[in-house]
Amino acid sequence: MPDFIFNSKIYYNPVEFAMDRIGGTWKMPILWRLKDKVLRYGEMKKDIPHITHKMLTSQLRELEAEGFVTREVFPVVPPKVEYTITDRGRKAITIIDTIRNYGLDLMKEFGVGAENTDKK
Amino acid sequence: MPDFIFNSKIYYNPVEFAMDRIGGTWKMPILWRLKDKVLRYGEMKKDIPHITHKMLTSQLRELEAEGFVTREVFPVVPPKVEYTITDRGRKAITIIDTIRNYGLDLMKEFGVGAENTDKK
DNA sequence: CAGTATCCGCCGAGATACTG
DNA sequence: CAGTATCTCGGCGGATACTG
Repeated sequence: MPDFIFNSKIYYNPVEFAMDRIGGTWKMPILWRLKDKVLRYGEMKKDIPHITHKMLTSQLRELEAEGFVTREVFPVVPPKVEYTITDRGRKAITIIDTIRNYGLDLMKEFGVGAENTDKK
Repeated sequence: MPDFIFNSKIYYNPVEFAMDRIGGTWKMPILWRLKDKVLRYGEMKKDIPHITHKMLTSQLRELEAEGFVTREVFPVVPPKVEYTITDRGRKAITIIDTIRNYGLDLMKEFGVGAENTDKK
């Protein structure tokens, strides 16, 4: 079986590789927001509940470094920075949508809903 | 999408929920192995490279507890235990397949050696 | 407004030892 | 053969403070 190395990290299968690119707590929520619109940093910050300043910045940096989003800085005062999804990012949206729908199915099966705040 | 709680843990979106069920380093490789055959513990251990005894056991316990696999113990000496995928597990296979193919695409884009991959 | 820089707790995961 | 029980470590992600 095909172990392989990317950026000094060893992977055991393609799923791991994919999840290292678009997984984690915040990358999918971020890409999801950008799927049909350009957003400024502050707009995303307001739009994504619970995300911290540090995580939003670091995750955007990684997504940019790996070509899922582009970052454009406008030299104005106060600063303005816009983030746009790329073609590669758009391909990810397809997968995110699949996983998201699967998650919704599972939630139904497990009897959890958005209104259900009961611990179980 | 509002927050919700399951098993005393808070989730921010359906993707997180799905990934908590079938994510992590080992659950998908395990389910993948069971997709078209019943396997004994030792067979899986041999079949999944790098997995440790502890992780295989604990991940199988979780998958069983959440209905993705069933566990059958045969009261013989030496012990024999068989694991079988359930309908819920089979549904997960669909998603795993999607993510896996996406991972292969990404690997190509990033120029990662993709000669051989997971098994069948 | 957008972005760094620290400090730190938690949890997934590996190594190892022991059991029926 | 299959399964527990500890100990340990690294890294993700949160809290907070400071900057142009």
